Amino acid sequence: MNAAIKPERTRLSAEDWELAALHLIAEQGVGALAVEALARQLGVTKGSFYWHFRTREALLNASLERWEQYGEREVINQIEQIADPRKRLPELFRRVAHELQPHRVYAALLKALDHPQVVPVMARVSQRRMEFLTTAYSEAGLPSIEALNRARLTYAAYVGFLQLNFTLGLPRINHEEFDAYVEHMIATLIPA
Amino acid sequence: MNAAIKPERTRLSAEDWELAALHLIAEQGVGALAVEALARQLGVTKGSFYWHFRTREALLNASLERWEQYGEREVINQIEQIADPRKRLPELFRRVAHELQPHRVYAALLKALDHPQVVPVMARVSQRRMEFLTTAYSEAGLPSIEALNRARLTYAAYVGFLQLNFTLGLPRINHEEFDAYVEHMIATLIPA
DNA sequence: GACAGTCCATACTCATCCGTATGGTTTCCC
DNA sequence: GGGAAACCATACGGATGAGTATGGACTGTC
Repeated sequence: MNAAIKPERTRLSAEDWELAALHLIAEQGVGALAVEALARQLGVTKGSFYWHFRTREALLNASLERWEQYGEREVINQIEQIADPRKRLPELFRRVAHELQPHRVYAALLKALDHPQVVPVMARVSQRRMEFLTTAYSEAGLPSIEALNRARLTYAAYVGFLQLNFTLGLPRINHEEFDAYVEHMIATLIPA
Repeated sequence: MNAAIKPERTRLSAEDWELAALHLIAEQGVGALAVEALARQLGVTKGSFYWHFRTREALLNASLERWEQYGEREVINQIEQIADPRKRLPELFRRVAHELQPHRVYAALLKALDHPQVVPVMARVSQRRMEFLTTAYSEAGLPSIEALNRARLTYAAYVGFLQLNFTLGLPRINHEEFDAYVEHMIATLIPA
């Protein structure tokens, strides 16, 4: 009935399954990742799946690993190109704020932290980002302890914002109000 | 304190089930809330459960409602007793920071936001707390727009911290380091 | 154009868990 | 102390979803 997604008769690869899994996770959360449902969505049956993966758990792990490898890095790499350390943080804030789309998987994983498989992945990703933030604050002039604490505060604010606004739809913040909020964050968190 | 495992032969009430459910949620998350498992833990069988509740969903709703009704308020009420508005926020920060135990259910619900039943509850609770924070910042001297944004930032930082430290066990922060972090938050977020 | 390897469909089994049916046991109360 | 209500045990039905077995269909290659 709803096979309108893919009328193509292409055969599938493991990568196709992983990408579809990530897409489904971003849309409906980790809990919705079921092999028969995913197979329907791809226009095939379980027989295909169990050729590519040994188990459902294997698919989830592979998908998370793929996301961890390719899904990020970009922002960090771009920011590191900026010469003046004091301009990096505001730029980082604004860029992250306006490219919330890639953060949907992160948000979905955030609200699926009761699944034990995602915890180590999220721990690694968060740890890396925290370290990046810490050195950024250091280079912006904060003494090391201050830099670490400010990084903690900043990253917590980022995570919390995703939770409160993506999943919880608190009084849906609009565009210019959101921009004002970002500028408020910059003024409050980044040392002049 | 916490309701320990009970070998007592006392009969159960609906309240017993709700409290046990909340306890289990705090320990293992919403996903682990199964009626047979809970019955085993209480030393009875499903027959008992389905006398008190029509369905599993009903138990979850009742437990969440109980938590929403009785589980909070206290902190807010205590803080409102403080006469000087400028002393309320630091006191709130320190108190919340050192009473993280009651926040375990909140943290558990935070990482279970893919279950549709918890979303409205969390939305209501978060909304109330946000409003409390906003007026607190207002009374501390911030203009209204600033107060709202600062409240958003603060509450996001709170939520994010719970996620990063409770569930994700990022480099387990120790006591005096945590105190330093709290003071850093106070210095950064609360206007002098 | 046959053959081997790749990919998929069909048809099962098996475990889990919600919910029901029904009868038994405890407790309260007159 | 006996009946009614509250509480619980046991046994079942039914849905869901993971995983298996096996045969068929496609694709490249010699």
